[in-house]
Amino acid sequence: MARLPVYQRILEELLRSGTTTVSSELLASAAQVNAAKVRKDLSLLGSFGTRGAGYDAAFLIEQIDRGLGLDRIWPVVIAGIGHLGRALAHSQGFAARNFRVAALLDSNPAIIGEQVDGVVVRHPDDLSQIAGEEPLSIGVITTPASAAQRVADQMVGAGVRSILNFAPQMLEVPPEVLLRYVDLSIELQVMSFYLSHLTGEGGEGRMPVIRSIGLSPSPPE
Amino acid sequence: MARLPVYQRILEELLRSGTTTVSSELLASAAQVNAAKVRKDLSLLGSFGTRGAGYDAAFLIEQIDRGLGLDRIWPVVIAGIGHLGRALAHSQGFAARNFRVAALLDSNPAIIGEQVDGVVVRHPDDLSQIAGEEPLSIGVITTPASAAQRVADQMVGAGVRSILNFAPQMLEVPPEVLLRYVDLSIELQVMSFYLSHLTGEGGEGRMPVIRSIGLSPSPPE
DNA sequence: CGATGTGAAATGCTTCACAGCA
DNA sequence: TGCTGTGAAGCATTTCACATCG
Repeated sequence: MARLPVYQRILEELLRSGTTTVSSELLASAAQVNAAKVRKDLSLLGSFGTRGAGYDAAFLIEQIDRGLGLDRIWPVVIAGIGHLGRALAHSQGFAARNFRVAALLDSNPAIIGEQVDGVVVRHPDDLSQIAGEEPLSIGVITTPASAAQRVADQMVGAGVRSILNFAPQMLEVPPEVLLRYVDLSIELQVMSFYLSHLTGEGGEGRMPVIRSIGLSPSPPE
Repeated sequence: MARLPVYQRILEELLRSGTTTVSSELLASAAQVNAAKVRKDLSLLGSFGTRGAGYDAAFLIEQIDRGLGLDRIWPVVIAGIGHLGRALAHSQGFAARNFRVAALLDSNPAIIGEQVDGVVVRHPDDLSQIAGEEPLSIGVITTPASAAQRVADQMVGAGVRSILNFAPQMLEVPPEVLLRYVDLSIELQVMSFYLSHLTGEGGEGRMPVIRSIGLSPSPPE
């Protein structure tokens, strides 16, 4: 299931290059996985392929979006309007996947009132008021670690049901709130592991394959 | 193995709060995994625990660092000094894990020459010259998609052995170069999946657990 | 005693191989 | 004939359960 976004990125690139139909073989080689895996993955969502021909790329993207719950708009609130917060607010990937930046928060008076991508930055203390104006589904925390727990509490109080935390800080939230962590240095750490073992002692043992790169080991429920 | 960075973050937080010794049980509940899994994971690196007592947190961090290849300094070059590039350059997580920002690149004349965190921004065309001044192990691409392939080529030409790509663009690199993709919206997509299934039709089937959040399905070799 | 380290069982995921359909 | 969709086999990871040691 975590591979679905990978397929999507490939499908979109294929669409841009004019390809309209794609085989599991082609998708697999682009994603560097087994073709049977692609078919199994896609078959979990339904039967969208045409035997003998392959899959219709545009239709498949739609179906994957539906499977991922991306066939509706998710209002996102971002707390911490530093470089990372701005990068996320601008991100094409957000807009393209139906994530709408509904609110921006920062406690720095110098930033409050500033417009980023057409959205005015407000103070976290206004959160409950903002939530009254429009529903907020997902909270993204890009504040310093010291501010993370407080803003998480405020988000929960405002009815946010899931939080994505980029701050290097473990958070406490009620069990019904979905919480995931992202650490931008994790991929580098994985690279470090590979690099040191590739160039290092050389072929003394089996090299484990690292698939996941998340900080979020916990399934909800 | 992808869980090791998670343990580390928890261990560091425990250290800061004054804890010096930790049991697999405690680590497991913090990481929300099984205690046996923690012990298995750690035993792959060696036998660092004391039976009856647990693990020494500081010593364990050291050993995990060693296992991940983080016991040496990795020089990193970042291409694309927008918000994301700056966020990464400033990132505490980089410095804390021995990643040193050795060079910053951008093709925008308005940015070239600017100092970010004590490092001067230079033009990507200078890469081979920069590589002559100091070795570059890891390249990070945070440029727009249209510039990504070109700068990747230049990095490879300059001897960079692994590339982390944040640009929404599939890249071609020689097989000996380690390439991984990061998409900042992937975690949001996972959340979207959970949210729509939690609030949606309600308990008609088993909910798959999504562990990995990477765009990098390919092991090297 | 309490917690680690580890064979062995259980579970889940991946791959194979082929039936079935356009 | 070509490629999907899927049972069944194969492989890897996770969990259990307990011997072992400080």
